[in-house]
Amino acid sequence: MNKTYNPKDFEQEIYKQWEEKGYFKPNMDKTKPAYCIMMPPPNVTGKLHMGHALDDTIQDILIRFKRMQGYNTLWLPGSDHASISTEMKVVEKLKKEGKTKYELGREKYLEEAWEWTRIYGGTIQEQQKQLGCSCDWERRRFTLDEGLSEAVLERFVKLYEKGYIYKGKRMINWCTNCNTTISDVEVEYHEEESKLWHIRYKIKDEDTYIIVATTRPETMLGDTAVAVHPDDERYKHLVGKTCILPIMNKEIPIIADRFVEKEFGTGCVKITPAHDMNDYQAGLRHGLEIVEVFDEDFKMGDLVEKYRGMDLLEARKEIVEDLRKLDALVKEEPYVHNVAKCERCKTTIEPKISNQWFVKMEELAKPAIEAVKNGEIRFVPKKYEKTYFNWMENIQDWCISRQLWWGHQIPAYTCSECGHINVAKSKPETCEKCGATELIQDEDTLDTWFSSALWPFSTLGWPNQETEDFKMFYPTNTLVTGYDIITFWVSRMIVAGLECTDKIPFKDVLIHGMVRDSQGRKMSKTLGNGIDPIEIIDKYGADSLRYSVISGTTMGNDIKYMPEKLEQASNFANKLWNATKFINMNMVDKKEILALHEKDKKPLKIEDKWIINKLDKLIKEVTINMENYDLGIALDKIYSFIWNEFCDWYIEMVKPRLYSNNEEEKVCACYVLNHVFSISMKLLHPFMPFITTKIYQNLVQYNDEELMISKWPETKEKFEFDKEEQFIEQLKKIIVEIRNIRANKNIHPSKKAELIFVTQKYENEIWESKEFLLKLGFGAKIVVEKEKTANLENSISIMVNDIELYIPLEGLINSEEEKARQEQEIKRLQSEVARCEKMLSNPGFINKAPKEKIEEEKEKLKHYKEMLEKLL
RNA sequence: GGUCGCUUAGCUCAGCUGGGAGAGCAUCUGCCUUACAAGCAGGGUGUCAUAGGUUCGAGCCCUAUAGCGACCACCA
Repeated sequence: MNKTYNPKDFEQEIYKQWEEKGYFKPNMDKTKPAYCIMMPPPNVTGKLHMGHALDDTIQDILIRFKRMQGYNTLWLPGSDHASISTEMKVVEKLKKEGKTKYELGREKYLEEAWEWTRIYGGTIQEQQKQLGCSCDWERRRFTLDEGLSEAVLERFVKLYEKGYIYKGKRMINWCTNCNTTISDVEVEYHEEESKLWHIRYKIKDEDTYIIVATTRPETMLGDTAVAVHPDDERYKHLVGKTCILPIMNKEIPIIADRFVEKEFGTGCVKITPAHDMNDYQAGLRHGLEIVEVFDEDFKMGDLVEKYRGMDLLEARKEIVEDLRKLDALVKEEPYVHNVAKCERCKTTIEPKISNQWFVKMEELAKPAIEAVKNGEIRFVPKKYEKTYFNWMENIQDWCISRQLWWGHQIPAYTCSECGHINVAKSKPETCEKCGATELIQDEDTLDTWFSSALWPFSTLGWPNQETEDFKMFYPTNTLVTGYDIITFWVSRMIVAGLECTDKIPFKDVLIHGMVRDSQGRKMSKTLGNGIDPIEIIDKYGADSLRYSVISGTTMGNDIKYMPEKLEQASNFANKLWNATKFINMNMVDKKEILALHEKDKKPLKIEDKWIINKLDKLIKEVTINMENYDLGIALDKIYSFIWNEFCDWYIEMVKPRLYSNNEEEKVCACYVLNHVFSISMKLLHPFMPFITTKIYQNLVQYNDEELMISKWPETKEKFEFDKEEQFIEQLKKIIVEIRNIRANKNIHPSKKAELIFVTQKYENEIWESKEFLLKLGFGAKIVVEKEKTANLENSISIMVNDIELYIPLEGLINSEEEKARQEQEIKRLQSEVARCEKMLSNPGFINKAPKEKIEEEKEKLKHYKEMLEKLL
């Protein structure tokens, strides 16, 4: 081991060893329970960001924990073809070369796209390796690979046959930049400042007007009605009449519909069924004509010659001007409203009526809702079930066709003769309806999420349900992902899992929050506030990065990322490093450790028993915490055990033994140091796999096992050394008190004093603790008395439960100060006694509180009273 | 508009099913004590957002209010 901690010296090397030894692969031992996590597939061209670092760290912790517990563990990695974002990048690249995808043609284009993914697709895997991810790379899958594509076809055809997939003309979201439909979840809304224009429509054959308010005057050319609320007294008399659409000079009806808000604007809405979701619905209800204002490219269509080919915003200006000229514009007021934007490229989304493929969701959602309701699938934390239900119970049909080429092409073949749509896994020879042979496959591809929805089982061989992997690992155990993706992905996997396999895809859904910058903002490229995990690994090491995203965090809550945490993490790593150095410096011959290990009766001293007892309790607590996914809590407990108990106390306590000539005591101290620290490394390993491995290799192991595949420490139900633990805890308090007093009085460490204990109970224990008491208590000599003697009157007194300590420090203490200190202590004890007595004299407490609690308080009262008595 | 969450030390956050307020960082004091100055020892700091309620007992449960945030829906 090098003198100083430098993660770069060993992290990569250790990862290579693990991989070469095949530790990432499941053991496929049928006698062991299986535990499987499917890694959420990152975009194939993606780079590791802090969100991945968090997500992957959590999964790696769980997998390593379960692996050590003896499970047959599989963590399966992979990547997603990410249709829209990859296509955008490839198109962009072609553009730079002066080409378009249409010029290239589908086949050539796809070659380009594959080439692109080959070049950029490996980055994230390499980065995940740097992070320490112990996933089985040999089982790595890609959503566009052969097996997964087969799964997609299988599912599409099945759903079609069952009637859950249909093609139809619906109003969908159209991104004018990506040139494709997108699903509802891919739309996000941004506030934008705009205007609300009030336009006057003349009532036919009357000299009155009706005024509508709109944010999109350019769509008015396609108005086919004006709607008011049926209960709106202001307009009741107009319902059924006809008004004249300005510019178009077209007669349109005035209708009544409940969707109109009386309070908004003028209470009258223009209805443009072709360009607005609500208007479309209203149009359907009232059988209105649909008039499209825009052409295919979202320029003005040919309704009015003057505007034809105009850009929409340009046309808006013109039309407003023309309305003004016609005296039809009543007013324009500033207005802030939400505008639909494409999640990928932030372009404004246009609602458009289009012939697309949809999945009918309502029926399919029912068993998926039930699986969570009945507890088969559990969300952690539970609050996210609400997000899930909220979404699932209001689910809309899912538009799955995309006007893209990169993806799974829809297996639908239209007959050129009769127009019948044949849906089949491969191109049929003939049309199933008319027998014609000329069939043309649908140009569109499927939404990326259609294939990711199958991820938990398509990766295991489905639709073949007889593969060894499928039988062993499905249903998987834990899905780890962020809350932002519950609707996109989690819900669709549950639906698909139940539909395709009749089983839930996973048992637990572990939801974590988003990693934000130190000011709480989302990390984004445009803000430039992103933190690159790879830079962190370069500077601090992967262990520190992992520590920093887990320590002090709670599942489901956002993490404001504080780079300061990395300092804490690497300080901790450094502490571990130095503790190892210390142990090794003092280590006896390995044979002696092994020999002692074999012995049933070990010559453990009281402080050994104390630390072993604490360790056993730690093992139990940490195991429970990890099983409950309380990773932050588990890590912080391990941290404080190692630093505050093991390093600060135990190492200091055993130093006298290590430096003594008593060989037996020295060997025993080394044994316990080695034992406790080795087990601490086991507990810490899932969180900080590299440094723990490095350290473990430098400690004495009984069977030369490798930490990563070693056994998780056994949890005990009963703790052997509770009494010893309790005693040492008291001594620790006494020592702290001694330090405290000496610090206050500025007594130099070299000035030693006699330590006179007065106790009837703990004489043996104090003698057993003699060596470290002298060292840590700045003692010159230890004396144990059964009764307090008169000559102790002028000493400093310290009292902790039933141990009294007197330190004669003549000349160094000011008797008045000491008196004041004692009086303060008396006051404190009196108020404690009063508190206990008040509690115990409360009949409500005595009658209703649990017995243990009452006993506890009685015990405390007894102690305080005794101490108080002695002081007085 | 609907849903959910957050508000605890100067900062970032823990606090399990109600039973004496915690960590890290920062700050102050004293220490180069042969693992570690990236360290050791000691200290200070809180009306647990506000107001009610339930309870023997509330940071934790209930109700309302305020501020902040997220998600869903979208109203022209």
